[in-house]
Amino acid sequence: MHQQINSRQYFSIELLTWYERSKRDLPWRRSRNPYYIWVSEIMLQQTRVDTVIPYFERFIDRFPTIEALATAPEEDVLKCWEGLGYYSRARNLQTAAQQVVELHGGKVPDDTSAVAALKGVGPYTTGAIMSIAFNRPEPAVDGNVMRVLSRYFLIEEDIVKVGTRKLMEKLVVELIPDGRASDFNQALMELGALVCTPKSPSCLTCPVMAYCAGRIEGMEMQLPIKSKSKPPRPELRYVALVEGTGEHADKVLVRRRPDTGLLAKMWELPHVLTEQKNRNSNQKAAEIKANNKLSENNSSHLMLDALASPLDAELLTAGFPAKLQQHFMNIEHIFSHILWEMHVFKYVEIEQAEQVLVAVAEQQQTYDVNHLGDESLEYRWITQADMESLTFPNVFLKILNQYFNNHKSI
DNA sequence: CAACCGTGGAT
DNA sequence: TATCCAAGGTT
Repeated sequence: MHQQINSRQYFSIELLTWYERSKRDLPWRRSRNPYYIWVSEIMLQQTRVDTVIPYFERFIDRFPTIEALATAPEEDVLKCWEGLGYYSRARNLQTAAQQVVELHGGKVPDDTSAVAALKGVGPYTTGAIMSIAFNRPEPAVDGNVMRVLSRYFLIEEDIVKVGTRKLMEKLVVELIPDGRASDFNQALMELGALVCTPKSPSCLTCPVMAYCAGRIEGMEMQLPIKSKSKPPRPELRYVALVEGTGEHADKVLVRRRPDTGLLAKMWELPHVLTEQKNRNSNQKAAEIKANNKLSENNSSHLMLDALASPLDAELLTAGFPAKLQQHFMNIEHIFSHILWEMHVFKYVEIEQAEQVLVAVAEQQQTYDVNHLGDESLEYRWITQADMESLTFPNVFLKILNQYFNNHKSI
């Protein structure tokens, strides 16, 4: 009669009740097709729901089945992922689809070890697929879950540490009500996304506020404990927007990035990394000011050359001699760990290449060969229409669209 | 472990 | 403007 209310049972029951009432209508929740669940979970890695939705719809439309994805050209898959970021997810997903076709008859296996063995599927995604698609009582601990649990149970472990995630996984397994793994795991994440948010959580509308230890102790704003990450390192890069002439009229020179590393296999504008030691804000401001001034006055070719000459050398070395015309734009792009400060210069292709070949040798002596570009990269002249079949990272899309839509005729 | 791997929204 | 960080995984 006076049996003590179990804080854990209360949590699970109230959370499930709330979820039934409050869950969002999301495209991947309209079925239990394991393939749909899988695709959505890969896309949702480090990516917001609102961003994913249109990509998910397009992707399923374009690759309706695992078989279709497995047999599609890799470029098509990458193109479908254009703008979403973390592009290795797309290539891993297709590789995993091929795994599923070869090893599991084209169906996502209802087997934790087999799912965990798929490319691009880690501990979280394994649990998400097993629980959401197959209702197996596996933990799916992501950032939302760690935030919710760290607050409700007042866990002060650093959520960046792997051990903390494993601790939470054990806890989740104990919390999952019998036969309710799918809804419970989604409810946990849904609460983190809608109520128990990182900043200013909506505790007053939270279904489990009454026994939330973090809230009771007034610690909800301090939790979860998370060590800070390093700021991205700045890199100054000079970018060439080379306008074709003659048979390359109305075209721009692009190249494809190497098969591995940052933005692997994607297309880009030619560019070079420049040395920038001890660049303080004053130097930076002065340089930008100089560039802006030059863009208004094309007669100062000496200074333009001084600024962009490593880029001239890069183009020469690649076999595309071009004449610097004007400063085009500056743009800043932040990756997870790198900050690209890009100075874009417009060039015009020099048709009489023979006349310039002599200069190549001189240029190569002027600049350290090690700093010149990879000569094995594939270069191509493209029109704006060609962009539909090539995949560009967003930073270069912005520059190219600016050029083709606003400045091409200048 | 810690570094690498994109992008954009929110505050 | 600066910082965080979102349904993480791989090396």
